[in-house]
Amino acid sequence: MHRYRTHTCGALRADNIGSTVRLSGWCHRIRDHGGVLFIDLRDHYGLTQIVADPDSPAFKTAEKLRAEWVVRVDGRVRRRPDGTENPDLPTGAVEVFATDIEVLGPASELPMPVFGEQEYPEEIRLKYRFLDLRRERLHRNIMKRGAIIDSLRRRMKSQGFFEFQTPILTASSPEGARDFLVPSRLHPGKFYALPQAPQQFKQLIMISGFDRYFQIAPCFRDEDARADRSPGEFYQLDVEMSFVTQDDVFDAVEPVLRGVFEEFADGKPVTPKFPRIPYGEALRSYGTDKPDLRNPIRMQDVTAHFRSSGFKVFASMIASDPAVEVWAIPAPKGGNRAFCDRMNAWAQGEGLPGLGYIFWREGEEGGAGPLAKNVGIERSEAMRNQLGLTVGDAAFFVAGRPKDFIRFTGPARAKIAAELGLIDRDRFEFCWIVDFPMYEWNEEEKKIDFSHNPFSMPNLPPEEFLRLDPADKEKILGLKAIQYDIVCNGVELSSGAIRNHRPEVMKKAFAIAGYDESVLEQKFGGMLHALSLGAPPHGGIAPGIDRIVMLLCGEENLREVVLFPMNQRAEDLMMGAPSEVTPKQLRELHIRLNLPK
RNA sequence: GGGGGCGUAGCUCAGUUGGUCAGAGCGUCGGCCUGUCACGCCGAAGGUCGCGGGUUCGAGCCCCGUCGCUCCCGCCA
Repeated sequence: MHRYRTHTCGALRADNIGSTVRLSGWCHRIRDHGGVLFIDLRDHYGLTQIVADPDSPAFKTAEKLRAEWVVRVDGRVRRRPDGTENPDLPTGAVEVFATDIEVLGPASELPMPVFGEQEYPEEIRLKYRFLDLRRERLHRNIMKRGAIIDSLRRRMKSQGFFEFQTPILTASSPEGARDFLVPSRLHPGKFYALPQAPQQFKQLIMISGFDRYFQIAPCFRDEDARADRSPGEFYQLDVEMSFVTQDDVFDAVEPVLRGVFEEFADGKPVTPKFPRIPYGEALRSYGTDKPDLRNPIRMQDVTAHFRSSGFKVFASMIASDPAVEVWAIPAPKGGNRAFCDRMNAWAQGEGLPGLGYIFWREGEEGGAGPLAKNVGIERSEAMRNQLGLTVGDAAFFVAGRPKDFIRFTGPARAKIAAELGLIDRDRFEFCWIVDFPMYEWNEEEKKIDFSHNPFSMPNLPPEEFLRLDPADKEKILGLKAIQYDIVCNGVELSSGAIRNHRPEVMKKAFAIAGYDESVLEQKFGGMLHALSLGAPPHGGIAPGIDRIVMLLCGEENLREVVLFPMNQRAEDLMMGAPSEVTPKQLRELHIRLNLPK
């Protein structure tokens, strides 16, 4: 007989009745009835009920056991008495009558229980992560994460992608997030940086002629955490392809994501064909570049209805500034004053002067509310028709320059839909966001900046781009990049682009953003050189693994799908990282500390 | 760096207008219990109400400061 077990705790069935078995595991739950005692023995595979009574030589040991002790149990499998089977357990038809119990690993009093669903403070959960990981939910999430990554790999490989490893110790890169630095012992005063993403490496892999790259890539960024952004490190399904257009990237990646979501979504519907929404349209319809398409509300421009209307506040704003627009947020089923007033109060809490509204009730043509009276029946009806609303519905209105109120309309749309219960949570709604602007105006520094990735190809023929006048601000700010995002349920899952593989276009692109050619040479010299020695057109994308797993596990926080996460202040409470190091270590690295007071 | 929320027993929380308000459930420990699976019953231990200061005859409660956790903004090409 094996030293520790003949079966796992999830294995025994009615077929095993009568056989002598050996199990090892944790004492999940102990129910001591005095004369008879039950132990739910748990391992990775499941639970098996162990029974002991005074006839058993193991009884005395069994009485001493406590929660989470690790034990080896020998016994005979027997059918549970009629009426005591547990249909909730795969092993629920049988139990093991213990003849011998050996304590393999006793446990002192637990800082948090494994059994039960009791919520525990994050700090304790992180410090005793191994206990938390024994709990069913986290254990299941982590296993699901592994299965998802397996599935991603399988799907990528079946499309001819090949997995490459890229360096972890590399060079600090300008632009982007703050780097994690690693001091060099051999080169006093110099530092490696951990890669924020293998961006340049994957492009170099294409330039090296490998054609289809992917990697489950660790990425490191020293930025502050969010619920959906781990501090420090996270993983991407990093992808790059040669000789491709945007459509080719979409055709390669969309089936992978759709497939993995369909596989792990537990039957929840997944968008069959991801719609493509231009960045500008996303802002106008949803108030954000990562719209939650489970929310059916789409905003509309209703400026024309308010121009020269009886609602003087909006009419005079429109008259005084051609940039002023009025947007409507339709609120189906929101047609009552209590709801409208509540939303108005919420808006004021958000720092807006207020949220004008019209709502439509039975037998009240032209709608109700102060705004309706002022614009009049005809305009009110025209708006109701444009918005496709009916009796029982409402619409909210914001006026001003879109760039000033846009950061408010996204949350307003989300709030209204949430309050009205318009969001079907049990589905995965994907879309591509395309046509991102190449540049944006930096108001503080009065200059043109890259809007996103400086390596993206501008969506303009090279000859035309090279002829651009850097002073032609309007044209430059109107330029699109061949850059795209994937958004699912309002979560930005990935970002990608067709890369700028033409050195002269790259130089021009950086020049427009105010970077001297010498700066470009200094910062991206290696890359520029590689592009000038025969670079294929190429592009790619990098879906965030942690966020995919989070969505598929139905979790709201990345820490629920990462094995050993850091807390929000980027500390590992279990390992005690970051930690101080010895003076000797510092000396070898030529580092002297200069700590804040 | 900034803002919001939270902080009462090991855990989850209640605590009214500032006046028996030091409480419940779970857990732990002890006792009883031969069919439970959130076992049950009886009992016990366990709290500087995050910390410091202030107002008051009196503070868990009000005020100021501070620390911790969390969510958000900044940041995240």
